[in-house]
Amino acid sequence: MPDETVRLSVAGPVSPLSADTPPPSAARGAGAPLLVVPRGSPPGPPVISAARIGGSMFKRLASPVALEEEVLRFWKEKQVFERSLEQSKGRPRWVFYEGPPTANGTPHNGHVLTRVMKDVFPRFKTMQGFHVDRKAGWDTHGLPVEVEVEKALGLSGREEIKEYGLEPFARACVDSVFTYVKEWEELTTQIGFWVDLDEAYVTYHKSYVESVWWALARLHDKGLLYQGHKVVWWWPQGGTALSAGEVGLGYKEVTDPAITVRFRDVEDPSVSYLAWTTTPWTLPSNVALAVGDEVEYAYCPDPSGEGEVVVAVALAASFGLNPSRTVKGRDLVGRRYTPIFDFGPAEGGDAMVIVTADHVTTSAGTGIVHTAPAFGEDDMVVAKKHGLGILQWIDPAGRFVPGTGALEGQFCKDADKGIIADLEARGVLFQRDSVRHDYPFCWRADQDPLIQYARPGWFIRTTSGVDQALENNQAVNWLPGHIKDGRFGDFLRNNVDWALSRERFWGTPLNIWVCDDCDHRVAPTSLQDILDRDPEGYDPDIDPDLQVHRPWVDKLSFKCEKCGGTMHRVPEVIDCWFDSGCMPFAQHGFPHKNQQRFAQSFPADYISEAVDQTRGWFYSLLMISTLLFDDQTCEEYGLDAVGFPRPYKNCVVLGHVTDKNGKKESKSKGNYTSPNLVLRGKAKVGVVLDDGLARGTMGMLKEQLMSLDLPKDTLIEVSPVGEDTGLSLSPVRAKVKGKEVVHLHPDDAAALGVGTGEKVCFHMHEQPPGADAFRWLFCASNPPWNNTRLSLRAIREGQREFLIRLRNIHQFFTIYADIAVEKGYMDLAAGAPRPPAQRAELDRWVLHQLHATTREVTGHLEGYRLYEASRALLSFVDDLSNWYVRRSRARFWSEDADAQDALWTLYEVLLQTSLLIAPFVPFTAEAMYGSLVGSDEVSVHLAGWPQVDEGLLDPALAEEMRLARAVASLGLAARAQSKIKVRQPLEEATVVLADAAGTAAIERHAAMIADELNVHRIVLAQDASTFVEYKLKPDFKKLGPKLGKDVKRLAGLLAGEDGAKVKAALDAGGYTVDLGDRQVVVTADELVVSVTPKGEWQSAAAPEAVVAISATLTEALLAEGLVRELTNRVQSTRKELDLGYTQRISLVIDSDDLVTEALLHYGAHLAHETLAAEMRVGTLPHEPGELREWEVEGHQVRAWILPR
RNA sequence: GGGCUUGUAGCUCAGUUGGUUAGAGCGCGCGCCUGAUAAGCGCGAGGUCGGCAGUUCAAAUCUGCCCAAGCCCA
Repeated sequence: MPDETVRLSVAGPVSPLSADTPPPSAARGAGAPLLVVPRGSPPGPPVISAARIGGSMFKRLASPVALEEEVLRFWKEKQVFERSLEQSKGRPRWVFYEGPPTANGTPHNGHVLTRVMKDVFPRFKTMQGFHVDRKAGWDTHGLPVEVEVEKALGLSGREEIKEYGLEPFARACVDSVFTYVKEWEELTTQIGFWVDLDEAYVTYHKSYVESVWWALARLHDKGLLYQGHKVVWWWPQGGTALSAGEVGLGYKEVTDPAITVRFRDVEDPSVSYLAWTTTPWTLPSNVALAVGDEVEYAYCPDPSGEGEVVVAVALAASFGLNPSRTVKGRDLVGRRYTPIFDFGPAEGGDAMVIVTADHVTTSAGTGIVHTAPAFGEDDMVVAKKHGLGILQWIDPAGRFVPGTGALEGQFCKDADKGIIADLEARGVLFQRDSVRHDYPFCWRADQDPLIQYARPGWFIRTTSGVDQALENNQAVNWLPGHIKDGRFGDFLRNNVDWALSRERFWGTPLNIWVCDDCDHRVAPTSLQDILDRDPEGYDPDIDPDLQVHRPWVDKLSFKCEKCGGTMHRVPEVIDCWFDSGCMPFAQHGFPHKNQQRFAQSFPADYISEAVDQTRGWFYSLLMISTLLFDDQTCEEYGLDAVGFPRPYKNCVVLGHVTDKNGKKESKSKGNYTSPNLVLRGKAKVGVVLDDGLARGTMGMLKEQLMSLDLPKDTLIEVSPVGEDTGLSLSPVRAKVKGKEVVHLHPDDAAALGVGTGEKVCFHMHEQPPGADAFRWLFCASNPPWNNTRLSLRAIREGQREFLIRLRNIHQFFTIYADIAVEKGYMDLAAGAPRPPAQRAELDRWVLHQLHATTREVTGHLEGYRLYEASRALLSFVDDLSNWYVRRSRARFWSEDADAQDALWTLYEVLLQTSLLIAPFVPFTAEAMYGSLVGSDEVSVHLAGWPQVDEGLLDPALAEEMRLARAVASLGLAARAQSKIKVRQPLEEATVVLADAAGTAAIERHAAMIADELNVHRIVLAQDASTFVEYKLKPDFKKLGPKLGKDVKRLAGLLAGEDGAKVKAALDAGGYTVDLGDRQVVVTADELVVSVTPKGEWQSAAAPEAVVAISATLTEALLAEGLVRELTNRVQSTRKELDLGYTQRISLVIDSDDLVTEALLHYGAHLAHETLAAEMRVGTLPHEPGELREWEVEGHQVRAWILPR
């Protein structure tokens, strides 16, 4: 690294590690960090550089966008992220895994949430002194990629892809996976997510694929891979399976036949079991009938006149049947029936038998379910469970295969009619009906129905690892906790074997090679492993990343080690969830390389994704690591046994981001707030010409307009993409169709040089909230596992109450600190003149709050409770602004020791606050920290996490202050009642406390309360009964268990008693109550005393106190109030004239006798407040100066002001 | 249809192992303050704690049933 001047001295210990973390030995070793910054913060002298930024000592904070751009530039130029990693080398690791997103779609607000969650905790842990690697990753395989490419190339279905050529297709997939990578990287940067994009792992890269191959080979060698059948939604015409998402796109309402047929019992042919189906073409492939174990079935006389039929009792009536006797479903199990079609025996197991199944219901049909495992997922589950065979008389093209008699060659759906006629002719048909229901069709060819169809495929025997997976799950710290035994635990308990293979092209090839001759199988773990077998067809010129994909890998073949035959790879690729589940080791290429890096980063301390990953990434990670990294494997690979949990210890499960009404965001509905709008106030939208619009307007959906949250009559600047200027248009409602589209008048569009289908950029005139405000919404608006309602309005609200308030406090500080530094009574290099113990109570109070908050925030972050941590910060900023700064304002004006204390206290508090907020709002924190430390060479993110200074905690003081604030609040309520404005001083406020224990506290803070209430005196009532009545209630928590239901009687008795009398008795030792059957003595601590005001006082009451205000206005008070009014006028004038904060003035006031008299008494106050170095009452001078004329409380006042 | 989760003020959330005026912030209304000023502050109104039943001296809190919403799965 280049040598740079170290301009800072060091304060405090360099290592910030908390007590429970062993301090790293190498913290100060070779390669000491270039940016040496203070660890922790006050107490201890802050670190000041000789140079200051800009004209003033303390740099002001820029507007959000400017500030964030500045900070981003700073991070980049000074390589702050890289240095944070460099600086922490050798320290204990805290491991984070990035769940790979796919970059072939644009990032949306949900991704902002996950990126924020993935950033806050790594930053926190880094500040705590851990080394936190943050390797990015991209998910690049799978059907969505293929679908995008098919769309782009205008292809449809497997055959067209093959015709197009697998090689160019695969290359097109590679090109497609990073379509939006620029948008992703921009968003990642702008939101402040620190992640190493340069070192990102990519799931299609050779090294990654080979790790996945290794994992599969291990599973294969353990005997956990097997071939079986999986039922998929199949598109016969296209010859391909469709994903759930695609199936969901193609549902249509159609009418299908619904028939009920007879299955005759083998032993007693007079008995028929009735089954119902809407897919008659599956009947030839029937292998079983399923009944419910506990369901009651009825034998009923067959209306045809012969024998009996069996249906569920609950459904007999719907067929007009009268039960003659009933049995339980389990009594029918094992009965055999005659097949209604007999084209051949079932393969691989039993058939034509009654079994039980969980999915049987009596809500429709007959309660006896026709089971054809080849054509139904539930059916397949039942078949596997009961060892049934399979009949599949339909080929992949959807036609009946040879050997099916008259049906041969017919398309399955077309065969229904003939089948029904045949069944009717043979007396098998019991009832014929039709049903109107939703049925899926291919979304690309909407005349083509989909069918459920069993395809041969490869499975992982996860069911054999379920017990370990469950145990593993128990060791994971899930947030929220219910995921463990709820959603995730349930999913594990209902585990079925993982259907691993996909009959597709762009995915990790399944690395199982089969001998053509002897069926010998091997699973090579790398390309080299294959090459070592001396394969044919290897082309060394192919890019290695492509070489490990179809079709190149399929060109390879090698000799069987057993029989000398030729071995080929099986044709399938694997489920891309398996890819991402391998990321803990595959991201490092383990075990082929980086064994050490893997060992150091397994398992992860922390991962976080949205709840939809429960069955996705969370599952694939946990299951793969459960199966793979048992003690034996660890030993074999020289790893320490990791045990459970693996591969993650803490998992924060996030909710979804919705619009402001809790509805899913949808670009076509318009209720979508683009991240760019929040971050930069810009958004790209498509254009549709609309001559129905007025010129100068822009048509948008109502939802779009609302999501912009514009003030009335706001214009939006619209420009061609990439330019900053264009037209100012007025947004109006229009019927807009399409995603992120607006309507423009053709003339306006022409002026912008765009046509339909092209894009424009619009710019908000208002300042956009920016990244920190965006982040803060996700931190502070609700716990992250609840859905977050996103809107510009919500973001701005959060920004106001936290970021803007904080910025104002900082701004306030800089005003006075600059003056103090300039005048030389604040010397940052010298440190605070007095330690906190010698400062005012208010200072000690705010320092207590600071350190109590530090403790709270630290604890919550360590427990991954982001929301609670954020609320603690919010509440502290409120205390700081609303009480400390407000109550201290006057102090900052002076130059005495107390003023210095105030400045120093605020400085120390702000400095530590900038550290505390750094993980949450890294930009604001950085700017504030830089401003306070006074250097553009330091980063808050390289500083240590603040320690709690136990010596500054003072819970007793905090409690006193709480009471004082409560009393002040009551006083203000009383004043409000009196309708006398606060600027008018009053004589006194009388305080009555319910509990005398607070007396000392109020006495100590009387001056502050008096000032807050603008009264001359606080009086603690001696004879309280003049003002209040005491009320007594049982302390239910204490007396409830003691008295049982008599507490209610006691409460009643106490309510009727004279409170003062009871109180006297209590003070004397105990109060005796007569409960009728017994007498009970209750003591003071078993009763709760409250006070209520008596009479017509201007007072306000809470249970713990009553405050009364004396509303009598004497002449003296009125005179004082008059001068306060004048002060107010003069100050406004100063501001109008834009006078400097320390600018002295000369002031002459001319008015009537009363005002003159008031000024004689209270003029000094006016002069002091307004910095009037010279003040006179009388005729105004004729010299040039500012002349003002006011009416003040009915008095005419003329004033002359001259800055000096 | 099944599973999980959530229902407390207009909104977002607190609510201690069950304890008697159910809290906070925002928003709203009224007012204040004015050298933090495209800021700041106070007061106030606003609640059948989703519904019903039960346990208990006492239920927002525990139990059961029901209703609604969200997510996942079918």
